[in-house]
Amino acid sequence: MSYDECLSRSTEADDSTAFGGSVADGCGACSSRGLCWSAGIASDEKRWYDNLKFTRRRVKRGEVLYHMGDGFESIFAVRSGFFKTRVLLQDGRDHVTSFRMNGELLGFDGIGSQTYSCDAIALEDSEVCIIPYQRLMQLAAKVQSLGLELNRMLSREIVREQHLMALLGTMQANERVVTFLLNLSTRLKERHYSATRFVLRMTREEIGSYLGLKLETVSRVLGRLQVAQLIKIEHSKQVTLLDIDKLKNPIGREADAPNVVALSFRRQPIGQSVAHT
Amino acid sequence: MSYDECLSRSTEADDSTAFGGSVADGCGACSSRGLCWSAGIASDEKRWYDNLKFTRRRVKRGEVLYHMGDGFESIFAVRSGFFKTRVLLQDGRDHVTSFRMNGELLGFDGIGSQTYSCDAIALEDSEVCIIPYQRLMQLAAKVQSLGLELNRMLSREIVREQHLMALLGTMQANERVVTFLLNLSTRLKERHYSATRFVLRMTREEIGSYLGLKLETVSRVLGRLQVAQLIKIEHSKQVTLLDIDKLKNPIGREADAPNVVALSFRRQPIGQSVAHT
DNA sequence: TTTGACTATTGATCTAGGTCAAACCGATTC
DNA sequence: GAATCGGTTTGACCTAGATCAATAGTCAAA
Repeated sequence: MSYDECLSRSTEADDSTAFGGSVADGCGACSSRGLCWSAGIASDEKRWYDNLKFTRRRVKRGEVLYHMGDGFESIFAVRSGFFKTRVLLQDGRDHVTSFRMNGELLGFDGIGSQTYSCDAIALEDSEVCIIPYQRLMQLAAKVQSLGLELNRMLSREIVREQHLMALLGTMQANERVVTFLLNLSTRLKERHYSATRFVLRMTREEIGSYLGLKLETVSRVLGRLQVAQLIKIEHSKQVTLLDIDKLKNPIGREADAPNVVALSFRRQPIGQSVAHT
Repeated sequence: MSYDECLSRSTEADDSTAFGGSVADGCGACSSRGLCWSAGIASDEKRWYDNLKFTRRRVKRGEVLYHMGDGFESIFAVRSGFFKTRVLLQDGRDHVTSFRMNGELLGFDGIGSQTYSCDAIALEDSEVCIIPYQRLMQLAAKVQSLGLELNRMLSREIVREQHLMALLGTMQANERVVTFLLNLSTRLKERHYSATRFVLRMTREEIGSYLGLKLETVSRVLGRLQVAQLIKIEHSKQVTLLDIDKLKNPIGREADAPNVVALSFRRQPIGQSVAHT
């Protein structure tokens, strides 16, 4: 089997067409080029990658890409749009474990048990590339650097989750929200979007679930950050980071942040007594 | 290069001897056999694995196996003993991310960035097998199922962390501690130790860090579980699970746990007024 | 332009778990 | 056997964030 045959659709009646997939250009022409993984692949082996064509799938806002418990067959690369993943606990509670934007991958959780362990849900109309795992591994058997790169990506996901665990285990509400905003900012910058002005695709409740906070708390923290002139929020969703450097300072731990005065809960918010009296 | 040469020590002056390593029997004779990963490897390929010999390293209680920032060269399999891993935040706070016992692996966090992203520390005198990553991957290039198994293990680690995030994000103190105890119990059972009676190798503070609680809270929860006759604790460290089934019920959410009455904080602990008056 | 369904904000109050401090306990050392 | 030490328990108190409830944007459909 040639490289092309390994992953491109032409090989056979594709098992993913059941999803209503479609193929257009290959990875070489993809706007997420360099984000997915090609960056980590040895340059002399890139040729094979550039010619790959993945089946695609459109996922409407609110639609589920895969469910916990579904049989694992593929990992997915977000081409456009925005996803969340969430794990469900026995008793119905759930917890958002990640937000994914273009060039990021979904479905690693299914490899271990051959069954997805969480839900992946589109937060806006989105499109993914479907990467059949079995064929990916066939190809990896031939292209050494592909296997290595896959390991690296899995490992990075482990590290990402470690940091998130540390956030959930040790940080205050302020710090969590700020960390979240800065993380979004960095990832958007990597994608050549603005690092300071962006739209929150998720609700306050989803942010809260991700950060281990209630939606009201998220709302209040955002409010305080706004009062402190660190961010601006318009129409609830449109965020502007007004001072990234100050945001990066340790926050919510008063002693360390002399320049951020208005961040703690108070009966008397700063500047309030001045207004209309 | 033969299978044997790929990973066994005989190949050359071993780069791991710097650690003061030593080799005895191969995996085929290891007491953790079947736990590490051989279980997942296709049976017709097991031969190669059985004959592998890894360099070993002894790690004394309190000693560091690897540090965050150290260059990544190997993953490690715990042969005996007990480890914790922890991530450090910029400001000095830390968070315990896992406890590892025999047959479990350490070091996956280093693959992605070629640098370990956390510390691994022995909680008692321990011994690990050193598995040089580069040679592991050379071998994986020949033995298909080895690469697949490595992916599965990485994926399972991702899922493990997802559950832990959900715990940190959604559960009450009671539930966290109980989940922790039950998790230890299951893993010990898999190793043919008692599922109901075991020694806590870590301090209350380490448990707390792992669960996102303070040590005092851990202590109090354990106390309440004891009052409720669900566990017994001797000498702080020796735990007996008295009723695993009741422990598995949803706890700390009063409405759901009618049979567990004494679990909430009270000024008047149940049964107290009866005693010596 | 109104209606309705979400989603977000804001205030008042409550509480789980944090904080601080004082014993306590077991192991080790002198 | 007194003293030290690291870890643990326990009590009293406090607060960050949860909870509850009312209000107000926002957006799409009618």
